[in-house]
Order: sequence, then structure tokens, then C-alpha cells
Amino acid sequence: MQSFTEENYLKIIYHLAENTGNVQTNAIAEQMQTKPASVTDMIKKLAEKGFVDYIKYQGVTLTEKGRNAAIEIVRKHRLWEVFLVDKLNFKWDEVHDVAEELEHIKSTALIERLDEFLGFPKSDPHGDPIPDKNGRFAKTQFTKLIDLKIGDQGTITGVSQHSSAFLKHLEKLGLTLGKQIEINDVTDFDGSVEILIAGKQINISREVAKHILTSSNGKN
Amino acid sequence: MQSFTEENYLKIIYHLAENTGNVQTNAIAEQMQTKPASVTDMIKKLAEKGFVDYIKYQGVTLTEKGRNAAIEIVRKHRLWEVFLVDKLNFKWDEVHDVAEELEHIKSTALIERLDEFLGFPKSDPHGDPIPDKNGRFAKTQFTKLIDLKIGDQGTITGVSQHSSAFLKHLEKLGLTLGKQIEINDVTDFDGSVEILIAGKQINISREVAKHILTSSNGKN
DNA sequence: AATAATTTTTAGATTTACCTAAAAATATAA
DNA sequence: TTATATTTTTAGGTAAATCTAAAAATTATT
Repeated sequence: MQSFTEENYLKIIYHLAENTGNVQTNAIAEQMQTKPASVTDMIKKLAEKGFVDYIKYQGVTLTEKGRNAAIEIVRKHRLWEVFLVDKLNFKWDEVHDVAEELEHIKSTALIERLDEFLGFPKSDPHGDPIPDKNGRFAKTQFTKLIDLKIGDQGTITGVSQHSSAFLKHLEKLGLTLGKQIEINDVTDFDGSVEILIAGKQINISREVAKHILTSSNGKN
Repeated sequence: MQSFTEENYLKIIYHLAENTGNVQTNAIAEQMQTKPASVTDMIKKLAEKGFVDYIKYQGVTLTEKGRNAAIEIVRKHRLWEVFLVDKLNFKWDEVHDVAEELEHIKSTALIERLDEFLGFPKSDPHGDPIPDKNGRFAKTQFTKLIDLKIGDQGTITGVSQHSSAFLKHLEKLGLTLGKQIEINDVTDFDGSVEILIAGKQINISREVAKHILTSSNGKN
């Protein structure tokens, strides 16, 4: 199969392609914490192996084969996160780095049995959907908290940032998955948002609001 | 810390040193499925890093630091094997290769919580002792089945060979951990052993008998 | 003890993933 | 539309772990 490094490239290209279409060399370099020249080398290799389509100076897109490989890695990553939180009592801000390693263990039997052991979970501790063994998963519908209007209600269903610092901050504010919130006000001065959560009113920065995903129930 | 490959060298040197004292280049090469020249290179590196004592042409021994590192890897390997068998319903002949990968995941928190989740097991599915988090474990007392005398009774407590083929064979013969056996006869012709197990008499080859470990209760 | 056989090491290459520095292509601005 | 800035690629090189072939040291044999 693919090497550890190739797998990381595929995963990162996959995530970058979720947002933009064509994925650029510099964007990959930044995510991989490496230099653009190294990315060019690796892209050529991945293209030769049929994982990506590549036109010089135009960036890359995943092939069917590349996307399948990437989704398999995402599936492993998210299942291991569930294991760490549900079975080993890790907090949601502690699992990312360990899952980054576990996702590269190569055994189909292992991941299928892990899936079963966990009860075939549909989403991970951050609310991200877990692909099934055929790579299928529901495209999650969400509205960023920052895009809700005054008076809107919603439930927190995910986050778009997995850093420990961010997640710990949310935890402290009580902004965890499943919580009901309502938008009370948006501050003109700094764009911060006043929300009502568990009967209490709190203020969150625009930066935080951008990375909280909700399923909005629409107007109050 | 150490690389994946360095860890494998340390583990193999540790296991080879259990039997013999000084570990030889060729022996390591065979276990690592590599060439002696490559082993010499790696040994020099491990010596520089303080994991082994090395005198040219004389083989290597682990330093305190090297032994501790090796024991930590063995601990991880055996805990993961318990996880695979106890929680994911793997058979004892299916776990070795996956555990070879899992043992290299670098997270102290992970392994400590896994240990707790499994109930601090003292031995793995093959009967090998699991070092605790301080690297301590009871030196197991055992007698090889081949060394038992006619009339001796014993309990199967381990195996000294982890290949899937060997373990499947034992499974088929009913020779699993915890089973009581008694030596009925030893065949002059080929050294095969007649044993009584679960009321039935079976014949096992000398080669099989060499790799079954027992706690003998002495004479009948 | 000299010769033969074995084991181990050295020397010089190879591969993978990375690097820096400079050149080439593309995009942006005057 | 030429000049400037940005992005991407090429060229040449490095470190880790491996290799083959040949040399050196050790061990075994006669």
C-alpha cells in the first residue's frame, strides 16, 4: 500500500479539496509543515501511482482511487478518536495527535472489528461523520454559528478546528456537542456574539463563532 | 525518541539476549530480515545513542537505557495483544502482526489508559508476562513440555513460538493455555510425545513439544 | 600453528523524503 | 501591457536505512 507520508499527503489533499476545488502546492506545504519544493516531488509520485491528477502549475485533484484511500484514512482516524474518548476516557481535546498515529495502522480486520466494538458510530467526538466500510457517509448539514441571526436557535453539532487550545476553551464555556444555544446579539464593535446557553448569557469572539457548527432550528 | 526501526532493533536484541548473553550481528540480521552489513550500521548508531554497548566483532549488549526502552516496547506489544483478543475477538494466532505495528504508537497516556481499560493484565494471550509501567514483571517459571518425564503432569502456561501456523495447530489439538496435560510416553523413533489431554490421548511431534511451556506439578 | 571457514566490518551505491537556491510560469498592479 | 509579485518547479544535495561486493577479524579444523 502507501507509505505513512503518502497517506498524510492524501488525507490533507482530501481535506483541502473539501473547501476549494483544485488544491495548490503552497496550501499542501503549509498543512504538511514542509516546503513547496518537497510537495512538488511528492505530487509527482502520487500522480505516477494514480492517486492524483496533476497538471504542472495548476495544482492537484484526487482521483477516484486517491479519494477512496483518503476516506479510508479519515475513517480510521475518526474511529480511533471514538475509541479513545468512549473507551479510554480521553477528552475531546486530547485525541487528535494520537489518532494521527493510529490512523496509519494497516489492517482491515482491525478497523472493522473496532467499528463493531464501538457500535458502528456515525460521528466522532468533534461531530465529524465517520465513513462506513464502503466509504459512504452522510454529508453533514450545518450552519456556522457566526452565520446565525439574532433570535436564531440551534444545537451545536460540530467544530471546524481541532486544536487542543480551541477545544479546551469551548469546554470551559460549556459549548460542547449537543448543547442548545440562542443568538441574543452581535456586537458591532468587534463582531463578537452574545449567546444564551443553559440559561446563561455569554459572549464569544468572532473567531470562536466561526469554528462552531450548528444545526439551526431557525427563528425562535 | 527512537525511530520505528531503532525500536525494532532494540526489541529484537532484547529477545535474543534473553537466551544467549552477547547478541551477534548475524542473529540480529536474521530476525530483522536484513543483511549483516545493515546491522553493523545500525548497531553503531544505537551505541552512539547509548542504547547498547558494542565492541567490534564481539556483538552487543543492551545498556540500562536500551533495556528500559525495549521493555517498554514489549509492554506495548503485549497490552495491544490483550486488547485485540479480549475486546476485538481476535484469535491468538491473528494478533502478532497487528501488534507489531501498534507497539510503535508513541503515547504514554494511551498505554497507561489501555492498561487500565484491560484491567492491568499480567500476561498476554500467549502466556508471556506484561511489564507494568515501571518495567517490572515476574520472571515466569516454566518447564518445556519436551523436558517433562513420563508420568509428569502440568498445565500449559505459554508458547515460545508465535507463528500463526504453530498456534493454529495447537488450537486444533486443543493445546491452549490453562489446559492440564500428562505425559504418557515418549516415542524412541522420532522423539514425539504421547500426552493425555482432556481425557484423550494424542501424539505431538518433538518440534511442537519444544515450544510448549508448562508449569509442571511434578510426578503423578 | 597454519589453513580453511565463518562472521563481521568497510566502502561505495541506492531509495525515500526532505532541503536550499535559482529559474520558470502564472497572477496582479501600475 | 509592461513591470512586479507570487507561486511553482527544477537542479543539486542531505540524512536514514538499506544494499552488494570485497576486505578484515575471529573461530574452527587439520
